[in-house]
Amino acid sequence: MSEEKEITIYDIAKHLNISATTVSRGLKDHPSINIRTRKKIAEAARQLGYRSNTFASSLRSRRTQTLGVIVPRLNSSFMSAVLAGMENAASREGYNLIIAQSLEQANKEMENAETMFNKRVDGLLVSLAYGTESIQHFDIFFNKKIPVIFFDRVAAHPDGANVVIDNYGAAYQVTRHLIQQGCKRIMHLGGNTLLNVYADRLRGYKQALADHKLPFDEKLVLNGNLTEEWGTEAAQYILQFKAKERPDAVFSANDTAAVYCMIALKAAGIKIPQDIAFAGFNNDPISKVIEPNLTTVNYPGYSMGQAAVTSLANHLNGNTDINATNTIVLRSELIIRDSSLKNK
Amino acid sequence: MSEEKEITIYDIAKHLNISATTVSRGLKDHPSINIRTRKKIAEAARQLGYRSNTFASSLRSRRTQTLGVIVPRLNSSFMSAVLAGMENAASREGYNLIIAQSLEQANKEMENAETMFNKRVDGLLVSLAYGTESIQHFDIFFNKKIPVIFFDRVAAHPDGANVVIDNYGAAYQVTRHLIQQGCKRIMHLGGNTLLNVYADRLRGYKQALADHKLPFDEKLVLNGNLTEEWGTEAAQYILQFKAKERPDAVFSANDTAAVYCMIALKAAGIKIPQDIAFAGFNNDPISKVIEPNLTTVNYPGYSMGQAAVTSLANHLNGNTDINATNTIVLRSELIIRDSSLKNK
DNA sequence: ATAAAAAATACAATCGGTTGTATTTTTTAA
DNA sequence: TTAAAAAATACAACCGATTGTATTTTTTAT
Repeated sequence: MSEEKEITIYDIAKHLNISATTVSRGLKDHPSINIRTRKKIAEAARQLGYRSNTFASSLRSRRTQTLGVIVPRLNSSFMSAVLAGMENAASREGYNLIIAQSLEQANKEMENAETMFNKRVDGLLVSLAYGTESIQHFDIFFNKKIPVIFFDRVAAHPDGANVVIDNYGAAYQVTRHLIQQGCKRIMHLGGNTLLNVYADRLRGYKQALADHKLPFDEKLVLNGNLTEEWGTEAAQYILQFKAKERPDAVFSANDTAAVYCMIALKAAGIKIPQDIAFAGFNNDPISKVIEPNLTTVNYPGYSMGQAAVTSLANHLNGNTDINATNTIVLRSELIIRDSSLKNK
Repeated sequence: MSEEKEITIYDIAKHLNISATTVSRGLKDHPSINIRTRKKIAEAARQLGYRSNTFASSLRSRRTQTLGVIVPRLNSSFMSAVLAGMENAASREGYNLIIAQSLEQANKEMENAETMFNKRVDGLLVSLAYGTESIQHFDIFFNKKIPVIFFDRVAAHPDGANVVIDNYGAAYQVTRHLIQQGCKRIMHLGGNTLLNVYADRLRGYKQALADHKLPFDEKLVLNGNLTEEWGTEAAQYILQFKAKERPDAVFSANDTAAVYCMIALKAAGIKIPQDIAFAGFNNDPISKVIEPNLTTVNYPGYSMGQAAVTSLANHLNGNTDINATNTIVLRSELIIRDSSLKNK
């Protein structure tokens, strides 16, 4: 239809024979503009095909209605659920999302942070990269009082809020469940313990053992990157044990490693759960497909994304002080499936 | 470290006793600025902690270095691969991504398009929603010569480019493969045929049947939303056939439906592939976990994302005319696994 | 009817770069 | 040595909305 020249508030002003100021305020429903005038302005704007110029607006008002998101990787079932939840909440709150991935590299994460900073995002949502050891690169945000929320993979910072699940508690529950099934030598497949998520899961595992008077054996903990290949390798590690010493259960810090470990063990003739019981973490779609179905922890990615954005938006709107709610812990739950049910 | 007042080009200008114009041009390596001056400017900028103000820049130059992405849903394995590829290419080309989901609703898609338009994205990447019947809401972009690229779920438009795979050809190959395995009554689980992807897959299926002198039977085509639940229901449909008429193969338009259909059939005592052979589409992670492993078509989501963004960026940089390359077809490949190997 | 208070509107500076054109400086050629 | 051409830099308007303050209009009270 129409095109050519862009309509500005000045065009509306001229059209109605009023000032640009009034138009500007009228369009935002400013109370000091007569309600009839506001109506006329809105009508004229519609007629003329006006659309607001975000830059001009942001340039002056210093707000962009944009949130930055930095994640290690976009392509995981968990992360895409998080993003879906974030997008949902952001759109409800009138924000847009700018998304970047660090690919697990600290320097990429720093670059991303800088870009987001220059784009003047109103707030930042971060799940930290594998390789990130310091979070100094977010100081530019803290210094400018731009709120930063860490989720999933978090770091402690006096000015940043965290959105997490109770990794410790969940891991404790999983381990206790395995113990209750009669398992005595429970192996743990873990991730990089520099990251809170994996450190906490390991802690929960250890504590559950201790509370049930089971010894902690270093040989029963294997840390790695939790990929398909690594899960397969972990199976080889398990098969090396002498019959007597072989673990009778595996608690993996994610479902991918658990599933590929199971596949390899099954191929080697191990019966699951009879010989070795299994439990994973995340409730990834593959956990419902593997046979036997994998016991796991439901990690509410969608809710986490929503919670993180909602909390950020509340803060930006001045509804809540971000320091008041420093940490949000979401409920996760143990999902028991056949892979861990020895007595059935 | 530093904070307080923002450094502008005027500060740099004053600092070096030159004009703001020179600073502006110098920062962009404009050829008409002496190279020594450029060095001095860059150095001063660094020292003073200057960061460019995107709005001021965009306001004048009318470019945002931002691309809009509208997808039906973020949380699918395929889409997250696409996004990862897009982000990768975008970051390489110096663009940011603004992402929104239509949740398969046409009106949400329209809203998103409008927001993107107001945010003045330099280009738009779209995979259409289920419910979208007209693509008029993108006319605002076409009118302003803002390039739009459709991917995966596309629509024909004289000014819009498409990035797709050869759905027809892939479906043809899958069907032919099943026929070559000796299957005679091949069922097709399909999606909404208003969408190119599903329409083309159905066409490929039909043509392969025709080319091999197999009759087309309407009762052997079931269209639905291809979810887990629907896949389970499809199994019930299949079980209703009389023994003689029961399909001996299933070609599903996605892996999710295929896998959940398989699970239900296996529970009912059907042997796969002996009784019924299976093939899916997408190469979803679950296809490698189900037993037997699912024959499928590898859908290169990551490459698709990269290709779409790269093509858009090239166009924006004036390297290529978008009308010159109207359609990009990516290579997909048939992955044969045990679920379809009857003779083994 | 008139002064004071409240409501509505307008003025004008501002945000921070960008860009067409003009001016100054340097280089080249005669 | 000087005029012409090329290179480098500066001027100043501009992009389009926002906002503190001033002005005008309307309402209220006396």
